[in-house]
Amino acid sequence: MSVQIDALDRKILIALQEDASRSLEEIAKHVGSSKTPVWSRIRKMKEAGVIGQQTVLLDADALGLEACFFVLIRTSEHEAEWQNKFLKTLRERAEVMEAHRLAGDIDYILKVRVANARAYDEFYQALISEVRIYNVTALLSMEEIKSTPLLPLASVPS
Amino acid sequence: MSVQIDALDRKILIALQEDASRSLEEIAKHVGSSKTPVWSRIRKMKEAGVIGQQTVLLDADALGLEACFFVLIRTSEHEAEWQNKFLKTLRERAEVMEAHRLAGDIDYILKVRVANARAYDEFYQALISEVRIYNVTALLSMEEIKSTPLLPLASVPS
DNA sequence: AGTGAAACAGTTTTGCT
DNA sequence: AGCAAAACTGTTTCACT
Repeated sequence: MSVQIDALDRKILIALQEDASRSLEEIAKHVGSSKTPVWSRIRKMKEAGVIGQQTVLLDADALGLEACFFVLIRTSEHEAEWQNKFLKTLRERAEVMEAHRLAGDIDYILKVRVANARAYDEFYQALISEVRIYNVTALLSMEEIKSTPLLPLASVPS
Repeated sequence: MSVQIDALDRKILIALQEDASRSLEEIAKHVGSSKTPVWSRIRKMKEAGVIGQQTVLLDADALGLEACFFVLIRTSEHEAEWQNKFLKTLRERAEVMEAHRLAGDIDYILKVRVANARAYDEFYQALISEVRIYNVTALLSMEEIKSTPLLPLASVPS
């Protein structure tokens, strides 16, 4: 399952992340190789799951999703059943763009994208009605300084 | 600059977010239209900046980026010059995948992706040597429950 | 503004080195 | 493995409705 990624693979991944609409030929030239080897490496990395979904980044504000909250959650419950229900809810809710289980006294952090504060409150009410939560702090984003799905591949020496 | 997005546009955006590798014909069929209108709507939304970068999602763990931190920052400085330098640093650093200015007593939140705790510490040392920061709390992610750049478009009624 | 076809470009396969 | 050509699929443009 785990592929060994070499320097050329990494160059290809960097190029694809930057702009997945470029042609094979352009990418090959950019990474200093040619079509066939680049093509077979991309295919292998897709099969191995290193390369996942191909997508386009959209302008959230232009689409009316103008509010972004980071939600810090503490819970007193740690049974498997509670956790399964909680995780299922997070995965199902499209407003939840990030959800992480944390080390330390805060148990979970979420990033939630919604149209406005009212829509956040609806999400929040739905969440706490589904699972018992001990303490919630919502941090409202005033300004998105940066938001990118692009991994910092240049900083991995390997 | 701002385009009016109608129901068909939104369907196209949802389809593109889900899988930008599909052919125009597949997308047209999926949204109940045909090639030319879908093509011209996509072109217009690209020109308007509603549709941005086309990219591929990669597996961070497989690429050796195994650590993810959320960083809560309080600062005592609020002059323009300090802020410009701070924002510039965040935008330049590829490890910083999210950076938001917040309302409330925490001033900023960052999401930082790095290879390991040592790499995080290097980032942290570099950050505080460049700009004065009053208080920093780093939350370590133990488990990425969800992480998606896909906007919850279905939940915007407009 | 949508349809259908023509022209063009890119991807994917294959056989050769 | 890498290269070059062939076959195929998808994109982009255009004339017509």
